[in-house]
Amino acid sequence: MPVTTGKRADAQRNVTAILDAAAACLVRDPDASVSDIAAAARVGRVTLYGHFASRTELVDAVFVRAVARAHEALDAVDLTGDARQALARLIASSWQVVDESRMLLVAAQRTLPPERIRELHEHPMRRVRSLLERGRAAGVFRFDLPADWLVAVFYTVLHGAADEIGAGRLAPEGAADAITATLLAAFTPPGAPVPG
Amino acid sequence: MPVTTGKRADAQRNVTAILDAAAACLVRDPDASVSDIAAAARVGRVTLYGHFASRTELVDAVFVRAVARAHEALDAVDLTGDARQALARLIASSWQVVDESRMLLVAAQRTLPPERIRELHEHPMRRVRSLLERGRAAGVFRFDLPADWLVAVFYTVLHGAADEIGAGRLAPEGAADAITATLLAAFTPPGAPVPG
DNA sequence: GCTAACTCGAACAGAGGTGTTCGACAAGAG
DNA sequence: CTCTTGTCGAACACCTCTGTTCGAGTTAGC
Repeated sequence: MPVTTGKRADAQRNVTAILDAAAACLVRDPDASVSDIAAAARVGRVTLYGHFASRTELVDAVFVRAVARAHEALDAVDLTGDARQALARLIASSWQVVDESRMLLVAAQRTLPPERIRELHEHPMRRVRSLLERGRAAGVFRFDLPADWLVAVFYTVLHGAADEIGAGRLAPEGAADAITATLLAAFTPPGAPVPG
Repeated sequence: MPVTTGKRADAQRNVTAILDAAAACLVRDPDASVSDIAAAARVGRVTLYGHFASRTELVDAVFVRAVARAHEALDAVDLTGDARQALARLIASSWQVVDESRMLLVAAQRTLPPERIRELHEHPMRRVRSLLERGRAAGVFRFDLPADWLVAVFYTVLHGAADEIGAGRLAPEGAADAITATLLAAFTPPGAPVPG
């Protein structure tokens, strides 16, 4: 985690160039080497090591930035009102984020320890969790399964959709609708009709 | 793909020992080296290369064997009668298989080309697909989403459950029930009540 | 324009992996 | 019992990647 403040202007520019290049490379190949990343950033390998002590630290920084950006984008989503509609809105904004950064997650999983991955996923998960609990209180989401599990289902289905799109078996246009229909049904309390 | 027939007895024994050891090692570490696997199999590295031309070929063989065994185990499941109950039975038998071999899948994904992974997943997928279509015809499963997508949801949720168990957030005892409740709801046609 | 911060290429050391060759040795098949 | 098949350890060549060092050159800041 390089300190961008107090550094010279070109140094700061290089840091962001490296982060951009790393993100691009890691998406293409989760095992991209430091040489590849430095070359893509049009920067010497030595310069890269001047800003990031190790490859692991670089991957961590890329992942942290991606999570922060996703958090920022998702904060704009209105989660008030009917919980089911709010869930639909959250999905519509989330799935593209997941689709874009899923290869980055793969790269992170290969280099960062599992606790770190989980640690960085905590904040985004809280958003889903609180929405889930609000919907439960309103009687539109099920109570018979653990909240942890339902949150996991949310993310699992989103990632699964991204994989299906990547494999060409799901059209990106229809993805949001399919995910929404699936998750709304999965969250519906037993006995209640599935919304359609 | 070493030919086990026509080989000497000890050679055949070694091949299975290598496959067993490889499976065990790859589950522990998806990047396990050939040296590790050979040592675990109590076999010289040269002997291993005598049976498998490359590490990739070995991983492929391990994966093929795991898939075949899973196929065999799942063939014992009765998929006749009510489609929802059949789905429940299939889940009960499937999730443990998935849980055991998910690390193997990770290892395969790191070394085998994506087409190969997909190719080997085709047969198991057919089973789910035909059950899905039977349930659709009977009116108990939804028609408003692509069959491909629903099959993908099936596998995604199973793998997600395995991950949750691995992370200690889901009790293995309750897993089958949670998966079944989730998937039955996800497969329920819009307007129909969620079974419980 | 002077200085400190930064960059760069080349080269280094070290680790760890793959796949091969060699020669001596053991074990199954007939 | 013989002979083919298989096994074994050690060593080899080769590769790729990481992280570091050096000295010379460049750029921003004031």
